[in-house]
Amino acid sequence: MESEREIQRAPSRRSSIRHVADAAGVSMMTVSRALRGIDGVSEATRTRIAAIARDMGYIPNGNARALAETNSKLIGLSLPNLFNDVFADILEGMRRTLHSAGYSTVIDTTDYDPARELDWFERMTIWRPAALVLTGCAHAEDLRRHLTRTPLPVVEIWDVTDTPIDLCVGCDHQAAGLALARHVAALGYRRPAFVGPPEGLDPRAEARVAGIGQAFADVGAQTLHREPAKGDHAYGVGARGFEALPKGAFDVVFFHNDNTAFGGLMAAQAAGLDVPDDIGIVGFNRLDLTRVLPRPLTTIETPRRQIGEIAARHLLARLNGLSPPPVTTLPCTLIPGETVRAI
Amino acid sequence: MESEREIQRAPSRRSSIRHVADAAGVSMMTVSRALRGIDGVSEATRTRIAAIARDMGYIPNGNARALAETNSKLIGLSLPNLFNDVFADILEGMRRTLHSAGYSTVIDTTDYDPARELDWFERMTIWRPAALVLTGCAHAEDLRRHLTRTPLPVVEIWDVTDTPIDLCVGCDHQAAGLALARHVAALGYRRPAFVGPPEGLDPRAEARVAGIGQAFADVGAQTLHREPAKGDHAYGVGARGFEALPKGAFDVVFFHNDNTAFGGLMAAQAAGLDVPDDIGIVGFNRLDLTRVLPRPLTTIETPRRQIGEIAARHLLARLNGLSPPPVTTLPCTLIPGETVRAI
DNA sequence: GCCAACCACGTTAACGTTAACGTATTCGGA
DNA sequence: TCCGAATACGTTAACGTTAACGTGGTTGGC
Repeated sequence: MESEREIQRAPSRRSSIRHVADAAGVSMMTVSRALRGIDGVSEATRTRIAAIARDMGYIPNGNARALAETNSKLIGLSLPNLFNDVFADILEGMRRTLHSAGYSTVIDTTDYDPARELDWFERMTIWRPAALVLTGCAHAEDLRRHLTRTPLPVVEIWDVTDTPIDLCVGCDHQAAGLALARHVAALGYRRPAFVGPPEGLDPRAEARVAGIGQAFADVGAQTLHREPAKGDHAYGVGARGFEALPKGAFDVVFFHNDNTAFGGLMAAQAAGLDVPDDIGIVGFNRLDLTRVLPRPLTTIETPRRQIGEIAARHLLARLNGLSPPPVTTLPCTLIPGETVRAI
Repeated sequence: MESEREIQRAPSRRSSIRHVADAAGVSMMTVSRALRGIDGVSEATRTRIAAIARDMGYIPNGNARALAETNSKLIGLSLPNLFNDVFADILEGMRRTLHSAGYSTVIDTTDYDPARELDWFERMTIWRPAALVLTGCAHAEDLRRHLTRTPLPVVEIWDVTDTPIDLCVGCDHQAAGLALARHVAALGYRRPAFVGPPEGLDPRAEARVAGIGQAFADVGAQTLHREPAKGDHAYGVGARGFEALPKGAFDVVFFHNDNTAFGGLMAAQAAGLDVPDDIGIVGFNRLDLTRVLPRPLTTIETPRRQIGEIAARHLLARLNGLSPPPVTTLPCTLIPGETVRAI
């Protein structure tokens, strides 16, 4: 006796192209052509078939289509995580554009782990995607070899590099760090610190630190101190990192991003320090959070949405047999803010 | 003459199960069984085939497999957006669990638009996914009809309902609003307002408002005022919404979530109001942001990660022919905070 | 009035995999 | 010594679609 709790759901009403063809009294090929909007079908037949297909609830089988066409309309996307507005912005920019061209995105996250990125590649390739998109330009050697060999279009986003695998759309984080820090150094700050992820975790941190360090080296300031911090969330990383800094040793603290900077801001406030009178605080990215702060955060705006859109456009061009520029570097915009001041 | 800029990438080294079979001197079926770990192959043959497949760089074709098995290892996931830690948390909870069972997730966003959710369904079904997961329990009538008829497992997450389509895992937002507001009302507050999305956009807002309103009605307080607010980002919504409230008309303001509440907090501060001395501020969800505020935000913690994990586990059970409970309601935890006080 | 071109469709053979069923070989037991 | 069962494979026929290549009928030009 069957369990009473066994849930019986409606049986599949499978309808293939053949069923539609039989109902319409034409061949399968005519249905295929009609539904895909391909030449060789009279307008009358096309509308008749479309109506029949709709009535029958026909849904094309993407797997069969991908098999016959030898690749699918899926695009694999690898991001470090989704707990960051940066990646949500980039993703949204890409998704819209790709979507309107009939592609679907399959996302996976790596948590900045190169091994997981390689794993992603292997699992994604199974679906014979139309293209692969990945974050940053630093990859495990194995993965890089695979990506170089694959016939698929590959897009690296967010970072830029001189040696792209295929296409690359991003911004120059070192140049952004440099521009941001030059602005701060010009105000008179000379004892800088950086709070962010430990070395080797996020390649963007390395680039930003390099840029910031250079700006201060150029004016003969104290060497940039790097304070590594870890934690469950960016806010805590910023707060803990700030608290770990030796008191009074620095006149300005750069943070890896705006969330971290906000954590630092709260820690400074808790320590009874005035920003910017006692210490300067500088973020990165210009996230929405910074737009409601009573004292606007000094930061630099990264064109995330635009990176996503342009990456998607270049990718579509590539899929259509064109040759978009291999590397596209988008400019960042300095937001002076009020968490640093002339000293 | 071909364009110099034409990028030539490595040609496809297509290797199918047949190539592996030929190289190993066995039939395709043996390779298929060996690689999938299915009985009927000797251990010696299995390791030999595995080695050959690896050397040849063989990658199984998921589309062909899905076609032969009549459904794929993809799971379609519909979320309102990704600019919200809530959905990132839920997604991360599900992803890990599904992933380790060999499933990949295909995400799409709807921006709270029922029409886009229907569109998602139609585009997703093309891939013959193993299951569908969608946010909330309110859907367009068309979509609901489709979902009821489909033989696929369907999971509704985040909200709960008495009439699930199939499975449902979430928390009771009305009960959470009630618990949260009872705590606030018990402190003596009697003139409440709510700032959040306009009516009809986010069903969770309706539920929370209902709960909050009831708590105050129960103590004979002033009727809950609802202030609709829109904007590019949650922080701005909160700030603009707070500013739009008639001055002095309310003693406590509930916000739709913590991001919005933070915007309101900043607006209150900008208006020279002390929180909680001049006005109470209450959030929802307990996002990470609230963990670094100098004065902890009064809010209620929603078990997002857990919802994702349990939803994934129930879904896997369902896919394995078991019958997990149709509806699972997870409890929320009141965080008293310090942005309200006894008055 | 003939032929070329074109239009609107049809046929055939993949695409790569797996479910279902078939078949040698070995082995233990009566 | 023979048989049934288990083991380790192999064969066949889908799964649903599309690319490539037909084919019959109409049209237009000279």
